[in-house]
Amino acid sequence: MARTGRSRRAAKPSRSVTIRDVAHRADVSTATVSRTLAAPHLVAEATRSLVYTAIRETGFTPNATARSLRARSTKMVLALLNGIGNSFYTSILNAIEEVLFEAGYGMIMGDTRADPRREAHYDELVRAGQVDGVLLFTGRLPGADFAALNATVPITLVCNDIPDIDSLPVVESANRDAARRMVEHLVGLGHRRIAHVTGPPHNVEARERLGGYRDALAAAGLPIDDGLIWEGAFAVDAGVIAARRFLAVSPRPTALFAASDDIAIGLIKTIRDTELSVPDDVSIAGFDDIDYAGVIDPPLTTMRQPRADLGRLAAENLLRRMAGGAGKPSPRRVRLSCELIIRQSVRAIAAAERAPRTLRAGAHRAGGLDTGVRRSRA
Amino acid sequence: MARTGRSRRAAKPSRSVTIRDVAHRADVSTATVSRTLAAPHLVAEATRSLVYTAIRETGFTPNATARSLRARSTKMVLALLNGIGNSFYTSILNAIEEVLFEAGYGMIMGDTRADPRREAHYDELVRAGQVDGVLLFTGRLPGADFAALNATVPITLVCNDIPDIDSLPVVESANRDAARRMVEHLVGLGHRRIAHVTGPPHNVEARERLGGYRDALAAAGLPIDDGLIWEGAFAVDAGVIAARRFLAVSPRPTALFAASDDIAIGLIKTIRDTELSVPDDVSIAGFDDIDYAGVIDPPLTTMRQPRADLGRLAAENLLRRMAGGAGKPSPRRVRLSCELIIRQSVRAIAAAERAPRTLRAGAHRAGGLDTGVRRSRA
DNA sequence: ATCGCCGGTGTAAACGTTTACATTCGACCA
DNA sequence: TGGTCGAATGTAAACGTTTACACCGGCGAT
Repeated sequence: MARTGRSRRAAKPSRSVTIRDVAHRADVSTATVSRTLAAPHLVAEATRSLVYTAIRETGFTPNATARSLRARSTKMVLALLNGIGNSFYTSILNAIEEVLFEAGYGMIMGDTRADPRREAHYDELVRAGQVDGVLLFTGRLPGADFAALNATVPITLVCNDIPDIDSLPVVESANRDAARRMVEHLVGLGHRRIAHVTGPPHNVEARERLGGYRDALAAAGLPIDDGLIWEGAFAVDAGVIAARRFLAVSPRPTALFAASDDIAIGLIKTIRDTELSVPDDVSIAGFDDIDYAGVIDPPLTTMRQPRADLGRLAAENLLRRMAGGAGKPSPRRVRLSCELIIRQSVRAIAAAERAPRTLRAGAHRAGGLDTGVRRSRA
Repeated sequence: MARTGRSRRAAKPSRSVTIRDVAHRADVSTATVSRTLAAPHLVAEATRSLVYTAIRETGFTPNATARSLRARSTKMVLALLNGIGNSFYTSILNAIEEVLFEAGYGMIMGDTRADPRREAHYDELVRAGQVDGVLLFTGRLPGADFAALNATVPITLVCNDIPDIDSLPVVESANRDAARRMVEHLVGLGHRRIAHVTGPPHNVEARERLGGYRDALAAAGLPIDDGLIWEGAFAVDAGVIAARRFLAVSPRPTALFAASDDIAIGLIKTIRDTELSVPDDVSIAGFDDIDYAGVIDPPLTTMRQPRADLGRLAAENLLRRMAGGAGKPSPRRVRLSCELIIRQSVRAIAAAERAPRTLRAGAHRAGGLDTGVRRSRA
């Protein structure tokens, strides 16, 4: 049923109801209405209820734009990502949203897609005062003088770092340490020839992971073969490309350490399209522990980043700085440690010589119930 | 290096540079500056370059809030979801962002999480004029008088429908038809006892899929057993719960049709934790074709929703209506058909009697190269 | 020479709030 | 009884744009 007989083409639906309409109806001044909303204790009981009725009757909602203009604050923060679809982000964003929402802030999500036009667009959006703060995941925001921007609007870096900028707070995983531990794990299982598929070459986090890989090899007294360090990116495609390289090289590594789960997925998928088996012929380790890491075939052994914590801490850091530096000063750099998640994509080399196969498999399955899959209420 | 000697506690960093500063510097009026930006052809060549220099020298960026207030338009649209992390959304959102960006609109993403407080929050955000349009994925926005809201700000429904509201445009998949075809596919492979795990009971799309399931069974002359219709939700957990039910029932269905890929993943994971095999002991079909559908074990046979198209059409629809009804009127309801993606989670029943195993498997693998995995550039 | 027109510019009024300051009025105290 | 204070309210000036309108020359047409 078309309940309103309104004419088509909605001829500028009159004018929206303003604070003046309410004031008029309640027979008070606009100041009183405003105060009733913002500081009720300053308004007499009787007047207050008069105003409330007028508000209800007119269906008034304060205009956010006008309010922002006058208050010089939009109560919005920008979360700037590279690839909304990247499943690594999701639980971080959830945690962030949670914290921001409780603090009365909204969140604008922007996706730069590594596209200069978009980067410029969001840069302008920030300069135009459309947000009170920025959470930056992208590792760069060209065209922006960060120092200048950060003087106007607080910026916090999440899970990425920007070289040559030392004035911005960072919340991230202990990438180097985590990568080292993963490679140590592989070495501990008897692997000696371990390749590494890196993230994007200029990404600081990716470089840290590469550093950890080197650390572990060095510590184990193994040679570091540059021919086994394959440049990639945080995407499934990069894994596909690296897999071709793996298939071509000889002798083949017995284990592949991927700088992200998406890379690992690309590796597994492509290698399995041949007659080779994962993990029987080659072990593959990921990084991140994305939601689907536990349900792919085989379930992925990986480093779990504490994503919820990363998000929460980043949001809290930003909130504190938007509030104006009161309270305890935030640390410049927060580094959280990761957790090794053992599933089935990694296997001990020469298993028969080291331990009974079944026993070992049983041990690996210990964490089996934890599928790593996103939980959500019905 | 702390390059600015600015005192700590950033004492309200002076005042931001306004159009007046620029006007003063270029020795023209604010109107001229504004015109230079918005309609350069109205300004004399010489004046124009004067203004440009002044803008460059001052580093002026027009304040978006003031602009919005005056122009009565924020150039922003709200995408309201239920669960940012839901991987079904990603490519839809990408397509939407693409279209909106080209049209000069920004996107605010809101996640209601089926939480009334959040729903109310976003409702208020819309009423407060913070956005020029809304793309609604959530199926409901309580506390809002949709008709009234839609009179102020255009709303377009994406991949969901709201009962009893007939005034809002909808862009969705042909759910009923797609579900019917999937079940026909199962029937065609010899399955006679097919269970269905539904989405949330009040979700219109989920109900349509249930309808398609019934249609197919009826058309095939098979009985519809309400004991094989299991209420679920669009989440992995729902699959886990349904799997327990599957394991308890007797005789067991030979095929399970899940209303979403996430459900199917929960089913597979749980069933495989027993001694049963998918697809040897039971076939499992999904719906959506999310990014990871091709890499889970086994790769999921599913109905691919044309997600990019859905997003694009929804955004275009909204854009058209925000522009003010000029041009061709939009259809009230767009329904796109889905594509059956055959992978390996579904197998013909009594395969030995119907065709040589290897041949059949080969046929299934035809689409194998298409992993359905998100591609992205490095 | 007068008129009209047009390109180029300035003046000032919006847009819808919040809030500093002024005002009013009664109560309380000296 | 005059003065002071505080509670309750109103007045009006911001916030930083855009834009309707007015204005001013100069130039072509009459």
